[in-house]
This record gives sequence, structure tokens and C-alpha cells, in this order.
Amino acid sequence: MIANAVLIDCLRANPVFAQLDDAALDVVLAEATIRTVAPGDIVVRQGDAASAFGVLAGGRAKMIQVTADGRQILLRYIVAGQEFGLIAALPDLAYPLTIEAVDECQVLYWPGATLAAYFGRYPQLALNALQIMVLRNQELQARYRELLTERVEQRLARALLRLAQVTGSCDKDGTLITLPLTREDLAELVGTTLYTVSRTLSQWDQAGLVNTGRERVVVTDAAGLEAIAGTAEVLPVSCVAPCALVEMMTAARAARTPRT
Amino acid sequence: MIANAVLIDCLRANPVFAQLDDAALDVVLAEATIRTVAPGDIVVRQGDAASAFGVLAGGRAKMIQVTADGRQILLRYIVAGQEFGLIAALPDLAYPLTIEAVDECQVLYWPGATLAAYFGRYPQLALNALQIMVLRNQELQARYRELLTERVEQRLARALLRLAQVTGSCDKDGTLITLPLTREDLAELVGTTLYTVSRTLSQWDQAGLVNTGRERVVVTDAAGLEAIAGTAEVLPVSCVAPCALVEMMTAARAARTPRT
DNA sequence: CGAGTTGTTGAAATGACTCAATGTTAGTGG
DNA sequence: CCACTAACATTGAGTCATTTCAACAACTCG
Repeated sequence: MIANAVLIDCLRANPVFAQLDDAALDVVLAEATIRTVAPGDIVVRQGDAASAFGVLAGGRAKMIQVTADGRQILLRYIVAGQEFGLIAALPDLAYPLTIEAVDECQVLYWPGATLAAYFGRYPQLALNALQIMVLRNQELQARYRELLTERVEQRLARALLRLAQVTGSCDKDGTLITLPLTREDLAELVGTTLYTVSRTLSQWDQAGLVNTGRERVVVTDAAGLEAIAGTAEVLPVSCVAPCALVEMMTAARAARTPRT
Repeated sequence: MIANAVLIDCLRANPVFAQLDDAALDVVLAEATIRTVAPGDIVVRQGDAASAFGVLAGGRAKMIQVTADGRQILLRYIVAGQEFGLIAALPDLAYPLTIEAVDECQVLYWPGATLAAYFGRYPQLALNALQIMVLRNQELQARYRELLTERVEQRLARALLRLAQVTGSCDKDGTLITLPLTREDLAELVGTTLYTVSRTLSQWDQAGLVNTGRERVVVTDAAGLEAIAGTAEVLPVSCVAPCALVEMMTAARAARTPRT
């Protein structure tokens, strides 16, 4: 069992609950269900009725989408503190993606109706949700554009840089991506084949840009990868550490309403 | 000048203002600024501070995004009744795309702060906005997946079918896409080159699937194109005619709150 | 009519995919 | 501890879809 204080911090760190006072957070947390999901198990399944909203309190998970012909793509990874299923607040919609636990995950759940009720009780939450969706939309648009205009090399370089930022840990001579990343995972993430990923990584390994192993990538020359990625673009929203995002959002909001 | 009744209908047809009573719509409309934009002129510019929210009351416009290296992609077309710039309700963000008028456009504008105030006054509007963003996100995710897994042929076929649904007018032996579409426009829309588009269309023209001309495409065999597009996927949200969307949404909402 | 935009088509180049064979690593159970 | 297995990774060769480049044809508009 995770301590309540940790869970509260988890909510406090999440942009959905930004600007909610501690008393309210206590109430919200009290209404949550907590569940443990084993590695490889499904948190929510694409196509199912979107009945619950959730926050990842521990562990990491991947958001994947399956195509009609069985291929699957990896949209992004979520880490502790990040939410999913805002869609559950709206009636009669289905989850557009599957979330699969990478590590053992602790997940806080609320029924969609409860989230909708929160929107009525704490109007700020609805605005927070809107902001999250707007920012996520921007990120997705940017990735769409990248996919349309850039090569595999560029996209792979950027993907590695992003992963290093979100789940990287300092290693001797580089940043280790702590996720267990197979070549196939990377391929699904950037939209290519595992063969191309393998070839490209081997090449970069020899050039000294990265250091690869089985399910392991260490970024040793971030600047070099950035050069390949091209545009030094702003880090997408969902890859910003939750705390940083909250700071950004509250700062922005404070600027808008100087006196409260 | 457009008659007030027409403008009110425009708002009523827009999902943002769904479930708002006529009196409120009058108030909202009274606070709007109307502007005419000449073909080819810019409605909002990517990178500018997102200061205004708008609804297209007449004409058609394209949403485009420019990459760092000058290439541009065409995200989608919007037609009368559709909104843009929900982002303006949030503080300190910039427009992520440029909107360029195709025809002469009539545009209703509200300052972002006014939209934010509406969210406070009419809480349903905030939920409507959230729903729109959630659905749009789903659509974008679907297109992202298509881009990752499908060929140019499939994507082009689907793009034509979508365009025919949104801006199609019945023609002898087919549906004429009324937008002035150059081969380059189509290329930017599906993410390819104008050469490939030209070749593919020529081929389809000979096969009797379409009927092409200068800046003109008539879909003569929709079933044939659907066969090429593959998955008979649900039409994406932003391509559903605004009225149909409203019906869908209000029906869904009614189902959720049976007694009001 | 001339100029500029738009569209077509061929030939060559190429990035990326597919297939197949093989090597490597981690984990399992005897 | 070792053989065995399954998952993961590498690499080469061939293929294909798509792009690129270039030349030319057709249409529109002043």
C-alpha cells in the first residue's frame, strides 16, 4: 500500500488538479479506488466504454493503438503522476487507445461520472482539463507534422531525446533511458520497422552518439542527436515532467488573474 | 452584412454553443465582432498570441502549419459553422497553426477573455469545449496512425472521400468537391508530393473512379475509393457537418442526464 | 497574345521495407 | 552448472513505393 501523503502529492503534481486546495484533494482522494496492475497487463482497453478516469501513482505504462489490420503503434509512455481517460467525463465514448503496464503500476481510478461531478464542483478542474487537451493536441499536431516531413533518422533521434528527458537517469558518460525498450518498441514509436531502428542505432553506436544493449539505450552525445533531429523544438507537453508542467500552468494562470 | 438570424443559426449549429438558449445566444452574438476576410488572406497566424476565439460564419478556410524549414502541411479545411481558437480561452498561449481564407470569409470574433468568461457564466460551454478537444484529439490520433501505417494511395482515397462529404455537391455522375484543390493542396493534405498525387489521380481517372480537372475533383465511384482506403472507418469529427455533430452530441448528453 | 500557374509524365535515384539467416542474451529447469 | 529455449538483436540482399529532377503540355487571366 502506498502512503496517503504520497498519493496526495501525486494528485497535487497533476495538472488536472492544479489549484485545488488540500482539503478538496483529500475529498477527491477519498473517492478514488486504487489498483495494482502487473507488468504487461492492460490498464484500459481500446474500444471499451470509457467509464473511468485515472492517475498513474506508480510505475510506467505505454499508450498503444491497434490498427484494423493488427499492426500496432506506440503513441507515448506515461509515468507516475500522469493522468489518462479524461474522456470518461464525457458520456458514451470509448477509449481510443490501450494502456499497458510496463512495470508494476499503481493506478488511482474515479468513475467518469465522478470526474464530471468534480467539474461542476470545482470549475477550475474543467479548465485544467481543457488546457491539458489543448496542449496535448498541439503536441500531437507537431508530431503529425514531423511524421509528414521528416525522415526516420530524425524522428528516432527526437524520440530518444524525449525519452531521455522523461525517463532518463544519469549514467557514467550519458543518460540511460530506464524503460525496457526493445528495437520493436522504438520502431512502433517512431513509425518504422525494427530492422531500420537496429541499423540506425548500430550506426550511431559506432559514431559514439549512443551506447546500445539489449533493451537498453544510453544517450552519450545529446548534442549530436539534436543535430540529427534538426529543429531544436520545444519539448512536447506530455513529456514535460508533471511538476514542471504544473509550475508552467500555474504561472500562466497567475499572470492572467493577477489578483484573486 | 449578414442577417442576425443567420448568425444566430451559425452559433446554434456550433458544438461550442450547444444547449445554450436563444436569449444567451443573443447576448453572446451581441458581443461578437464580425470581420470579412478576402480569399488568400490570413485569419489567424501561427505563432501569434492566441487572443481571439472565432466562428466561421461564411466561406471556407484552410488550417495550415509551417515547418521550421519552410515546408507547409495542410491540417484540414473548415467550413461555415465551424469554430477555431478555443486555445484563446487559456492564458499566454500562441496559435499553433495558420488559418488562411479560401473564399471570402465572414468571421465572428470574441476576445479570449470573453470566451473564458462564458465558461464561467455557462458551465456547459466549458464541457462542450472539452468534448470538442477530446474528439478532435481522437481524430488526430487516428490520422497519425494512418500516416504511420498506410500508403499514399489509401490516404489520398480517404482524403477525397472526406472532402466529398464535407464540401461535396451532387454533380452529374458523382460528387464534386467544391473546394479549389490543386494537386499541391492534396499533396500537403495527405503528406506526399504533387507528382505522386497527379500520377495517382490520373490512374484513378482512367479507371473511372474519379473525374479530374484543373483544381477540380469529382468522385464518381465512392465505393471504389472506399475499397482502396481499406478500413471503412468512422468519419472523423471535424469533417462531420456541424449540424450532424450537434445532434450526435446533444443526443449523447441527453442519454447521460435523462432528467433535467 | 504572353506570362504565370497548374498539371502531366518519364527516367533515375533512394530511403525504407521485407525476407531470411544468424548471432546474442536472459532466463529456465534438470 | 550446463543445456535448452525463447526473446531480442544484427546484418545482407533484394525489392518496392515514393521522391526528385526535368521537360513539356494545358489552362487562365490580364
